[in-house]
Amino acid sequence: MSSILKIASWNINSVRARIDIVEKFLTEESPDILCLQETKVIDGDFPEGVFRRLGYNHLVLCGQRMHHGVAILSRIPIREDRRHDWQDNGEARHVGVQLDCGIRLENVYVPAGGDIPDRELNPKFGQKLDYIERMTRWSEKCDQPTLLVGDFNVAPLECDVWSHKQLLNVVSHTPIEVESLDRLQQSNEWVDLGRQFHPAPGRLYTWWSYRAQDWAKSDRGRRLDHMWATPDVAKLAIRHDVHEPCRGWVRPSDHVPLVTEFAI
Amino acid sequence: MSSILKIASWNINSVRARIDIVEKFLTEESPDILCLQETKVIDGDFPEGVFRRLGYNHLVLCGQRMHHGVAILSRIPIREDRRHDWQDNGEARHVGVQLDCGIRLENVYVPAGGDIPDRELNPKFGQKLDYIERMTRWSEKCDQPTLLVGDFNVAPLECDVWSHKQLLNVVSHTPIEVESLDRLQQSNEWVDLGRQFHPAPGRLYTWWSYRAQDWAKSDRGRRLDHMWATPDVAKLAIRHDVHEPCRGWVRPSDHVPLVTEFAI
DNA sequence: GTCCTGGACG
DNA sequence: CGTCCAGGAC
Repeated sequence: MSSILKIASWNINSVRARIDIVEKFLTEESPDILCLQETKVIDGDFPEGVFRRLGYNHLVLCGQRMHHGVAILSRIPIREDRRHDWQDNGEARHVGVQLDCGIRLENVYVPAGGDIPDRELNPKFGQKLDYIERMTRWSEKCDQPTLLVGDFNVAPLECDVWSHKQLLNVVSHTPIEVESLDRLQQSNEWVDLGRQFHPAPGRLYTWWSYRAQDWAKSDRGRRLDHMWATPDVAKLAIRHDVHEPCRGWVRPSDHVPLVTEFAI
Repeated sequence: MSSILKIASWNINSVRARIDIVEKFLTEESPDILCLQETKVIDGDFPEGVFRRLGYNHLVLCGQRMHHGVAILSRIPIREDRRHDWQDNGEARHVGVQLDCGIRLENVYVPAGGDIPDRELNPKFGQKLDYIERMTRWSEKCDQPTLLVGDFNVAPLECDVWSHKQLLNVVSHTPIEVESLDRLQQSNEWVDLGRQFHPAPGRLYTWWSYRAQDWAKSDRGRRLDHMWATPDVAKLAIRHDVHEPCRGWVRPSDHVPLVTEFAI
């Protein structure tokens, strides 16, 4: 006999500003585990009550003031594994936990990388590339069944953006970033669950800028958020969805949630 | 045959932040004219549409960036009379209009006066006193039926504050401010409508600090807002109320509206 | 407490 | 467009 494990990931762009739609999402979708990125809150101010009331009694918080911040909220037991600081600058961008079923869950928020895709002109771009390279060194040594989720801030495929041509020199879709992310993916045979369930060249976006007049009409989206699984874990996946309607909710995040179900 | 003229005054602490409760108040109370203080918006950004939709098609705006700002919104014709700048520093603190019934309506926002009740240590305190003295020079020459409303930032009577003793040295209730306001009142036989309809020593407050845990429970209020009428106009007043429940509305102003009805 | 602004970041 | 903060005012 097997059971279903449902895991969601969402760059929430401030968990406090978004608390109502997080509650709506959890109520409607009821994942066993929710991974958040960009919580933008120190652990002491995290709105724990809302999550506990909905049954998410296992909280692993990794926040900081102002920017970044990740968290894993779970209805099932999770054991904190570790927090990687791949930039070694104290930024709260990763937390990993161990599930009782033997799967490791890694939640990451890759740096956005600034506006200019040039290491010299824009140090943040170099830091982003360095971050992915250091993740790759870590990934090479991963030897357990693992699900790696989060905001990778890279849209690797042509069909991951609204216009491959117009975004070739825009941070998140430049060849140098895509190559870096490809090396990360190959370093541990990571299976891209998004494209396993919604194959290229199909349109698949997880982010739409706030700056668009009408995000749905112009549909200038990018697939910046991902769920990657080691092959053993990928085999268990039975469903994977991008919850696009969340982008149209009141006071939305610019990212939408990803959800995968596993038969374990 | 006579008709009723209903005039309201409210320090709104940002008309944009408070637009929902202003609409609620106008819908419930339906005054003919609403005088606002602390609109905190330049005229170009004033939310005119909401007022026009509710029938307030006569707008006299006197706003500035950031602070202060007054406005008169009316369902009946108003002719702008003048804007006094009693500090001569460009701050938007007064606007006066003429009504067809012969009454002049003067809407004023007296400076708060800073924290320390000392002309030397705190220049703002001196500016507040100077402001009231200059109003007094103006008031002495007023020779028309007039209603003077607004946030005077002074609670003159002992029963206008939650503790006369504890506020004797607190700006808004110091003897020097009260004496200055008394001189203003005596300069044109102004009738204090608040106390005409709700006589001392009865409790009457129009403002409760945001800083209180529970404004209603501690009830540390002050009567900072007033409606004063020349005797001819005061005789027409048939009702005057302080709308205390507005302080408990969602995202409230720290002041509540005053409403007077006149039989004209 | 709650507002405004202006800057950083996305 | 929208988050967070700091600083000033009340």
